[in-house]
Amino acid sequence: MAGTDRGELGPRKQAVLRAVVEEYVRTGEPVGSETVSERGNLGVSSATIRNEMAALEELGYLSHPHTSAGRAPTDLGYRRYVDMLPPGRLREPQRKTIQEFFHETAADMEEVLLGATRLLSSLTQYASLAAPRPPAEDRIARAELIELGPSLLILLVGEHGRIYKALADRPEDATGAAANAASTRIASLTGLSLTEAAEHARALETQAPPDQRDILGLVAQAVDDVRLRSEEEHVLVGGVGNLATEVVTWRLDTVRRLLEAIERESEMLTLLRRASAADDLSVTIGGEHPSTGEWDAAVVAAPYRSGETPAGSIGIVGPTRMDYLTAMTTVRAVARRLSDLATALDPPQ
Amino acid sequence: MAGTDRGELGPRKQAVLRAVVEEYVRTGEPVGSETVSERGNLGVSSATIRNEMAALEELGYLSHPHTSAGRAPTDLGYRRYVDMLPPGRLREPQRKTIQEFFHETAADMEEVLLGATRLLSSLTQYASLAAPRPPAEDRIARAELIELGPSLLILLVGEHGRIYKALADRPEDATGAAANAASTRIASLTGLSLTEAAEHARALETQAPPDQRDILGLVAQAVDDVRLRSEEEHVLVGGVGNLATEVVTWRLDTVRRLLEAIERESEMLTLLRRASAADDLSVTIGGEHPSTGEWDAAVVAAPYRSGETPAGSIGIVGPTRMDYLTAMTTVRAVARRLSDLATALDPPQ
DNA sequence: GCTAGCACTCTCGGCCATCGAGTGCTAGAA
DNA sequence: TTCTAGCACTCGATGGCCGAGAGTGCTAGC
Repeated sequence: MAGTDRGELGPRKQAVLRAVVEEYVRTGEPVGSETVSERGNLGVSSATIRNEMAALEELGYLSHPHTSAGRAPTDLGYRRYVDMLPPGRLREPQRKTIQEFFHETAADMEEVLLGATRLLSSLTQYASLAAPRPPAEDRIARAELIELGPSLLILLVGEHGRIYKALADRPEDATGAAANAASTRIASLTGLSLTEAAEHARALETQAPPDQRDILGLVAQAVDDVRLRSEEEHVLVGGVGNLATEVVTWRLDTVRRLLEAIERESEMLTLLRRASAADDLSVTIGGEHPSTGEWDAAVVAAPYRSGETPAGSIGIVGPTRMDYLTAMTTVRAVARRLSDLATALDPPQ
Repeated sequence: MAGTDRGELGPRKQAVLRAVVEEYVRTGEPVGSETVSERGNLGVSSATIRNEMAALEELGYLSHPHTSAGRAPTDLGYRRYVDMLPPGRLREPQRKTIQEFFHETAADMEEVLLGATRLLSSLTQYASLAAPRPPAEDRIARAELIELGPSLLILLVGEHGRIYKALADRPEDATGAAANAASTRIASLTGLSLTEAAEHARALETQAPPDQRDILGLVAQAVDDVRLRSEEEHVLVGGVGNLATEVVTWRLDTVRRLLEAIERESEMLTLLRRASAADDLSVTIGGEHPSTGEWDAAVVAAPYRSGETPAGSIGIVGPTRMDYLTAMTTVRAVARRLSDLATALDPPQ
């Protein structure tokens, strides 16, 4: 008699939990047994539902603001709900919007990614985030040293067209000739990953003739800076306005903390990267992670791949009271299209 | 007996207006005549203040939520207040923070600018915006065509190290040789402004031998895209979290619209560019501009210059109920330091 | 021209009664 | 057993009422 669920929940309890979550998400008001028995299409009376709801509360899936109120899902309840959710189908208009977006899209992945966050946020009405490929894995396709007036520009081009740059003051003794020679030397960074390049640049510095040592030291420093900096930065964001809507029942203070975290980027990166570990979708709900707990937020993220190798991730942030089905379906669809694109764009091996 | 003001306000009316604004900004509560006579250091009784306040209301500088409440400044009142404000002095700790920031700062202006927005927002507790030099005025220091797998990267480097790039699919017939030749040709874009470069690239296309025409067409297209795109984009933002604080009495909906406008960037750019027209500071308060009116917001912005030529602008957005004195002083100080830096960084003419 | 005094207005907070949604429990039906 | 009908009970929300207090505008007098 174990039923078809995973875990220990009977099928009717599942149905009740599902009804409560969906109704609560729709209205934002605690849900009563009457409502569930009416809308839930279970053939039982409200009294029976009451018993089930009491049991679900006991199990930690529902909570009670006060005696005479209905029930709302807990974070654990949402989790349970999400885990038992069958994969949804995208609605036609949304499918179309996504298709159109990817149809007219350009060749620059980073640009596409930014557009994709806006697409996602307008489709879901939540804020959207994306993390491009981790720069540490990027290979250098071109390395140059450019003289700009009193400065030197160290310019690295990743194999997918991403640019890494650093400006530095030109050392006193960096004559045109030395700069030229150094420029030739750093061409040897081509083909290396950023991490390898940082090492190699240090090696170049120590092996260089004295008149180029200063300048190559600068380069080494710059490559290292670039590597560190771009490791932390670069979360693309869209639709943050959606964090401040009536639908969201957040306190002003919560919105503030969330906006600040988005600006800091690193926390968001952590949450997005969880998706890369996951096969498909990763859903983080409220207290399941310190960050989301602090914001009463949920993050739905998915990785996208180039061929088989993970290339980045994209997702949304919204309140724990979120339309998970739509969110998951939409994020999944967009991530899938991004994978297609990334695969097509990648140099054939 | 005209007094020392500009316009028609008597000196005591000025003092009353000033006291009301400052008290209202401090507390957020409508200010009563009693309070003004106590804190305003005018040697007159509250009854006299009442008369003055009634007159100021008549003139449109103050407003009355209801009979038994005190008074709050109108947008016009703030404007008046700002116009009669003597230039303030920066407090020592803030002066120091600014100095430290500019002391340890790097050579990359764009990076500095982003840092400066964070600095400004943490000093003022409002959100901060900056617009770098308009790309139309940037001159190309280097133009390159780089082959990346199946794509072509068109890369332009501005004279101050700013990067403009566009990725395109490589045309079928773009052989390595043709690409190389084209690459040599586009080197002739060096020294031109983006606008001129767009024209010149078109000219190159028509004059090119047939085997390079496709590829140069792409380049022309790319340069044009880059010019248009970077014209609109690129407002740097810091401290948006400050838009959602208790201090700000905005409705959620207002915060939303403001965040959306920040994401769109163009409106913000318009507001920031007003500063470039102004000599020193530009203050836009509420209804004075459609955008700020819609958000109940005020924008305080200042241009910064390289030598004598305007290079960009920086400023803050906050509620109309803003500490204008501190805001103006701080923005002015940061803009001045930016000017120094931009001037020092610029290639000597 | 300023001020003291005063009547008047209007919001805000507290209090209370009422209402109603929703519960938990029990007894009886299937 | 398992479900349901019925019912007493709880507790927040709503709305009316009242008094307190802040602030005004006006007037008469210095």
